[in-house]
Amino acid sequence: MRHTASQASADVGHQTETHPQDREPRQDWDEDLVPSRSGRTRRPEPDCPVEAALAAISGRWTTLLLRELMGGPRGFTELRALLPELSAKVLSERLRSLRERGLVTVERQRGFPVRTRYALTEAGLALRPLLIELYATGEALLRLTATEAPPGPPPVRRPPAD
Amino acid sequence: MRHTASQASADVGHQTETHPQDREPRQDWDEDLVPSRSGRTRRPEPDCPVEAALAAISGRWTTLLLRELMGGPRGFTELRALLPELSAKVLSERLRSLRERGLVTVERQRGFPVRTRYALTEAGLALRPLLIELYATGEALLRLTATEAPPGPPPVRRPPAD
DNA sequence: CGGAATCCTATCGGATACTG
DNA sequence: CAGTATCCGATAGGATTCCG
Repeated sequence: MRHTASQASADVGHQTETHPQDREPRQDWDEDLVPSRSGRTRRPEPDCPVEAALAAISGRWTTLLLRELMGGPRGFTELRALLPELSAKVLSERLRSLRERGLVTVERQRGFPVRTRYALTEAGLALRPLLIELYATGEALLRLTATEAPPGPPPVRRPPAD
Repeated sequence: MRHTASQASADVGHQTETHPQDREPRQDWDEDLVPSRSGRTRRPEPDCPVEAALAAISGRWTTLLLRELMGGPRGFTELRALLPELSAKVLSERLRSLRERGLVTVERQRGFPVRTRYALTEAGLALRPLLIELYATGEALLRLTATEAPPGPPPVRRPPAD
């Protein structure tokens, strides 16, 4: 990373000077944030990498399901046991969606009883760093936005004036 | 990271032996994936860090909006110009949601015409690594799942037998 | 300029029941 | 065991209109 927190609004709360003419002429795309052309879009296009990643983890339960699959192949009922409040319908939908996206494969052992194993593909495993980053970012958010407290100074207790 | 791709199902396609009793007794939680207790949940709870991060970027247009705000404070109409297909209603909703989550602040210059500037807070800036990871992961996905081609061997062109 | 209010439709996801 | 089928309430989000 190159220019990490350049125009960071760390001093939010009241403006410092607010010169109305300090706007720079929009030099270029942020190479950190948007390294390739496919990300320089003005709307949610499916070929934008960010949208592709979002689509992969979209839907309730999906990240939890992926977390379980990261531990190795799992059967249908096994997944139901690991996520007891996830209904069979939604689990089925999620697994099919992940299959259609090439993130999960399934192999069925015929015989009795029918045994199925869902496993992540290489593409599915590629989601691991994203899950880790989601976790890390989420922890940072929970810390930074705990009780709305602004970072640094001790949290002035605002009176319940509602 | 410690045991990166241990039980990775890279050889999917046909089972190797499939002993029905090879299930390990579920040793522990993956410390890479779920480092703290708040992530060891069996359902989408809002205090799970992953859910917190997902909530922050949830909703159509949100990541694009965050991308624009990463470039510095922006006004309402300015954002509309940057994302022309985003309706005023949804933009307003997104900005309010981000404000309520403590990710964005707004300052209004009263006078004429009314000027408003939306800026990321420190918590909002904390989303930057996540956006970058979303981009990187998305690029990996688009590469790995391009035309469903399995990685490694050259893509045998399947005849159009439909 | 910077929004809020309304309306309307499509999709999501939970509950339940049924099948191979 | 491993799903699918059906119903149904709740949002999401786009279009349009109105307001300070």
